[in-house]
Amino acid sequence: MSVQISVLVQTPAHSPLAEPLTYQSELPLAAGTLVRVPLGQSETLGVVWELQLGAAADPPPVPHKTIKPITSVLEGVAPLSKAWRQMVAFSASYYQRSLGEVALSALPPQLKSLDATQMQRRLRRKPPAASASQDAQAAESSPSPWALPELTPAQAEVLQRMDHASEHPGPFLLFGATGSGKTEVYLRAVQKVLESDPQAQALVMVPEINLTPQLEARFAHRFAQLLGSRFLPDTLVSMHSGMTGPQRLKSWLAAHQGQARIVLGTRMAIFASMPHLQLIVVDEEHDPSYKQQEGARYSARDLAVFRGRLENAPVILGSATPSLESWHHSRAAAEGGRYLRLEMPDRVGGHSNFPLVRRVDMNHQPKGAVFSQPLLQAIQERVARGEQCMILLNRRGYAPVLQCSDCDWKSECTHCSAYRVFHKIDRTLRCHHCGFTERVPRHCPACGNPDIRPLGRGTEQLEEHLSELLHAVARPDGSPVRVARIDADTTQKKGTLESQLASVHAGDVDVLVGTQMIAKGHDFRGITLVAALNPDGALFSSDFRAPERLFSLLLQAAGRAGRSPDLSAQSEMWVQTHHPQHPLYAALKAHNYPEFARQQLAEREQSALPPFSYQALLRADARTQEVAQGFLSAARLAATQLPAAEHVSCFAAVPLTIQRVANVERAQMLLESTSRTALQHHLSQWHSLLHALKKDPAHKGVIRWAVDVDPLAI
DNA sequence: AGCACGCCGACT
DNA sequence: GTCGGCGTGCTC
Repeated sequence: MSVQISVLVQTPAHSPLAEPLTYQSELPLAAGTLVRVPLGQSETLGVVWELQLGAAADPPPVPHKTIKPITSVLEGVAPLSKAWRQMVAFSASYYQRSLGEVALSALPPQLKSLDATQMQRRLRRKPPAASASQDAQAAESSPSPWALPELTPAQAEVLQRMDHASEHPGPFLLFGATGSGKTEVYLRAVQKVLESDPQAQALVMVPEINLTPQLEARFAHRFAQLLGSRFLPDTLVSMHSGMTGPQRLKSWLAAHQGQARIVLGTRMAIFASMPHLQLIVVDEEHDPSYKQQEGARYSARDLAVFRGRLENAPVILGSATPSLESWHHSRAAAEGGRYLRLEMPDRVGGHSNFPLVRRVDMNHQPKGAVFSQPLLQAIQERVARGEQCMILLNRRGYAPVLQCSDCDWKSECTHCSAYRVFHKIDRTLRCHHCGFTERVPRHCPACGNPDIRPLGRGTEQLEEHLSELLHAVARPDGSPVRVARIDADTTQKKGTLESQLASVHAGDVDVLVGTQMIAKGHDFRGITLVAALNPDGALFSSDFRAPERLFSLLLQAAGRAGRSPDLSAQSEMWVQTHHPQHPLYAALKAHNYPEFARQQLAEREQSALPPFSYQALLRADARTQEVAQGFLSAARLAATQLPAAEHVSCFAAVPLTIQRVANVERAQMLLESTSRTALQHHLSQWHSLLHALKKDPAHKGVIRWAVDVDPLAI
């Protein structure tokens, strides 16, 4: 006597197999059980799913052919919890993807490739012995008295308010200035949860892989001290895409089986199976990296809020420049706010003096100047005093485009609607969108003119230029100035970022040039001057979130300066601009995020933009732009038939900013509604229509389409 | 998505 | 004569 069970397998969003598949099993299996099942010619991992209740409750969906039996059950791995399954179900439905795709991509890839016996072998491995932890040994063998760092009054108050928030268990928005000690608050909150329950688990998320090692070190250090011999190698685990398959499986199992008390990771960690989850921390919650940009385009921050509510676990969202969505949600409860805003305005150590923000009016500088005179002079003075400077320019390479001086040839990419960037270091032209790389031609490919020139400048040129400008300047010990550059080009090899950062810390570098990747999270003690050379672009961008990102970047960058107490008084943030009176810079100068947020939210409300409305994008990739837009227009027409159509506005299809990438034409269409529910209903009903449209011979050239719910860039 | 089957060019 | 290109089609 066998029973029929529903099983999720990895199926892409648009496969006709969007629903759970039916298999037979000798024994009934609990929902959440991991199984191996035959699928087509091969075998794959599946997750047992509950039979849908409600409408079609009676028989399971009748498959057309014979129902195959499952191959095996992954013995020894407990079924995934109901809360986990609910989160997967919510994600799939909210972000318009199949259950199978979401569930299976939320599991470590290695789990799919191990068969039952391999799994058994892995599980039989001895759990690590109690003495295996070096940190714990160190803590025990040297019982030197240590004390937790003393909390600032602001930290103490924040923690106390979280404790007494049983009447407001909703998410907390920890609005803390850079250097105000948010990490210490996270550490204490985690500590409290772990101490209150010997099984409790906490999830701590950071936006980027780069930021995990330092946070991991800090958590390991603290909890090795606190837990002593109870701190095992599996007590603290990481989860991010930079880990190898076996590492990820190991971390996942530790979390799933409950040995891991703290899980630290990037956005993917939101799907970690944690049976005793009792706290979620989302650090730098405003960071766009929390939004997945392919597959199921989920926001790990938004899912964290959902998961916290589901599992009754408090959620802490921390940032010095919160997303305007979170800021809006944390308005007073009387005005409809659902998050509790907790503020830590001052830097640790009592010195609340933030770097002085200086705006240089570039209208009064020679046209086309890279460095204004006063900025250059300030850099020279600091270097001569032995202090460090950091220069931000968000363009890598030597020059963004090469141009022929005779004809109008420019270094366009043949596969994309973009220019290829000149990299002087290896004399190549590289497309930053599709990767197409060629040697720089000796002559203009169009007219043969040997005089082709770089136009504009990137970090590579800046590094070169600055070395020349500072040539005559000596450091206090008489040695020459050292300029270094950190960007995606210099950090390609694993570990190079760390070693480059280390040389900055060691004081081997006087002036650091780089893209925004140096503005995040790194604590450079000796830097007293940070400069943004040309940030104006974001002020008048067509992307309504550009100012938000700029403000965040500049404030974070400013936070890099003056971290060392003895240098903080003279630290400065320079902004070269043609619009010195712009309110964004005024708010920056005043270090006044709330004022900036007020301005922005007023504008957003005026234009009915998020968070005052909800958006989704329909994207289409095709061989030609006409086909892509044709598909979208047909989709738009089809949508007008839907019942929720009157509550959802649908804009015309437009090409993406970079219209063509790797010979694929891209277009998109924006949907907007003041009701999230209406938009959701609309999207889910639209889905099957889109499916049918794609099959229509009229839209033959369409390569793929995808829905992006709550898109970050439009 | 995998992984088949299925028809046309350069190799042992 | 095979190996193999990726163009449609199916998977409980």
